[in-house]
Amino acid sequence: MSLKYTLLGFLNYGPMTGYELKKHIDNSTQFFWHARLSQIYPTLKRLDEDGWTESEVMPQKGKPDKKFYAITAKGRTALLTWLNEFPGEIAPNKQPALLRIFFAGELEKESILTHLRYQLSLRQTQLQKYQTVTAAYIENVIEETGLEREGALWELTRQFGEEHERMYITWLEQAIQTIEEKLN
Amino acid sequence: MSLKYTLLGFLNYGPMTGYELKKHIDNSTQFFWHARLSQIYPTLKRLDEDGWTESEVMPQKGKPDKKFYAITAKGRTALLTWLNEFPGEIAPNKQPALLRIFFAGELEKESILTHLRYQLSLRQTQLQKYQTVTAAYIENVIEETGLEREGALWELTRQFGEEHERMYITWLEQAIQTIEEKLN
DNA sequence: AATGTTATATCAAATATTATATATAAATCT
DNA sequence: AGATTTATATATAATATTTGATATAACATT
Repeated sequence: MSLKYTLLGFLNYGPMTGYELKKHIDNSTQFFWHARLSQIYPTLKRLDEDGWTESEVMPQKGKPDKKFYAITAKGRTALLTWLNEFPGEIAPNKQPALLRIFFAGELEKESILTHLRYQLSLRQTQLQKYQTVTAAYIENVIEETGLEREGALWELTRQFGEEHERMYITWLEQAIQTIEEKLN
Repeated sequence: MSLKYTLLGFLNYGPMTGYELKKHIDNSTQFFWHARLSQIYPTLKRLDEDGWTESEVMPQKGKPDKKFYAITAKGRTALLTWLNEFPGEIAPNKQPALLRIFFAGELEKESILTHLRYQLSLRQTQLQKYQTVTAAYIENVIEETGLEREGALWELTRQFGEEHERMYITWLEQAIQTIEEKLN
């Protein structure tokens, strides 16, 4: 599974705690790879066991101690190996929203339309987010870290998100029209 | 989870075995909801336990007995309830291919390009499939079953697949160009 | 003053998913 | 004739993921 590599990927930029990793995920890879803290912490433990990371505890007062994870040479090799793999097939992908539409024959026309219009609003919100929050975040991190090369790639994935939402919106609009006109 | 509802959705068209359900999934919902037989069989068992289906064994010679599952009134209600739900948020979605690109900064330019070109070929193949095999399959089922209304919805999800691949291809082409021109 | 949020991590339980092995015989391909 | 695929289902183990509870104190908000 790829959570290990997601974490390694971030740790490759520098040592971090699980909590910080969660923040990074939420700000960037979230839309193509997300995870809860309750999954991140055990996975970090396994990274340590594999020798892909080494961790160091920093005592704190008032809060639980921080635990910084740092990538090892072995970890960097593992990351590289993964990056170089060619997945033989398109990864399957689950979209409950499409599933509902697929089986929506049991619903009345107006009900289907209400659902589609609601989906449309969700997607419009998401598009905005990619264009504002996500775009600003990436620019910011590039400025702060100077990772221009990496930043170009982050920006490409953000653009994917944007194009994905545009496509989704167009499709929903057409679907709404089709159903209004052709469904009984 | 939605596998229960996927199975219910198909069983709502008529009684079927797990094996047949798998075929239907592979031919239609696969790209937004897939499952292995090893997941389908236990899930069917749970549908029975929930009283959402009832099953009947049909003895066979030479092959394992068939077990037909039929949706119950209770099951139909559960399906309807699910269809009427409004998911408060966009379902998160995992795309290892984008994850690799996000972290590809460690690779050399040519290596990144090779990966993107490979992705492009996978997506082109997939687009073709939606346009030929999937389109033909849907038409066929509509003809055989006369489910015109349902068919219109199936066709919409197929079109989603098509548009999705088009978008993906365009994005990959642009990404390749950007990297060729701007990445060191 | 009371409540909520942020920061930080652990653990247990429940659910979902994948991988793999087993069984049998007809039908189809080489 | 021999090998593979198709049809059909079960079972076990291993992984992955989600949910929810627990702990503590600073800081922010109402």
